[in-house]
Amino acid sequence: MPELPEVETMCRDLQTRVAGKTIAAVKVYDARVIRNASGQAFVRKLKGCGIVEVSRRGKAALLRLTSGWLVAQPMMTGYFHYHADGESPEIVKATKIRISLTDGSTLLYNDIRMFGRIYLVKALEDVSYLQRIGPEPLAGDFTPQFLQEKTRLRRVPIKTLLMDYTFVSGVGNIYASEILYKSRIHPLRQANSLKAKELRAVWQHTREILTEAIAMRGTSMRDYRDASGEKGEFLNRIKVYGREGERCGCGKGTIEKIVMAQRSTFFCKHCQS
DNA sequence: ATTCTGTCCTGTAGGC
DNA sequence: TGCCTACAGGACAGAA
Repeated sequence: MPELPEVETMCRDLQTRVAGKTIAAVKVYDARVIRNASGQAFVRKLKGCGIVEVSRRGKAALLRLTSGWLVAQPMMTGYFHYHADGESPEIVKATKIRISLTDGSTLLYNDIRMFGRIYLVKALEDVSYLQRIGPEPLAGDFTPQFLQEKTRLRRVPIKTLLMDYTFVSGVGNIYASEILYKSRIHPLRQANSLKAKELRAVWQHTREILTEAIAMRGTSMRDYRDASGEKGEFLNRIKVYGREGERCGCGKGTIEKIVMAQRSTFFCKHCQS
């Protein structure tokens, strides 16, 4: 699923393409993705709403409406695809919601695995994910000091902690491996064993990698495509994720795969300790 | 409080 | 070709 850079890419595209537009009609193909309303209520409430602004928090897209908010957590395979007026949007099996805008354009919410969640709320606090979420890694409150304080009592592996959105938001399975590779830290290291210098490296490379990935419009491993159906280009910069058995860039080690908390994890034993 | 495990779904790739 | 298993960008509930 999209991690922070992919959700950011989606939100920026939506901001450009649908902010300021008005919803003419809504069709729900599978109401299971709508978490706090029935399909009928969702359609009724959304129809006639204006989309004021699109922003992001963690891995959630926030659509500010003229009345309330539409919050979308794409999870593993969810995504909003945009089709301009005149392009005929292809309704596929993965299409769960179609939003028609008054200018003739269309927004499709596609989600193969249906882990994604769509909420229609009065206030953002009504979404539990947004109540529990930790700091934005690219914002000012995510600092080396923050990492030092928050890891002090945490014995979980640093990779598990990086992926915990209540600790820091937006880092998922691909970027966690990449961040630790670049930081030269073994993913199994207990968080509270990291020295200040190591935490500073984690801080720096979290920001660098996410920033670069946003600039490249994300990473396309399998399903992921942006709002226009294009792949993200950060895959070309991926050093370890999915590269089990390949020679590491250092020339000495081979990239290994282990499973941590049921998630594949990639690293180079020679580079990371 | 923190940590760990299983679960929610569907599609696809790879082995035999 | 077809069947079977493993695995996939996440978050949560419930248990230890």
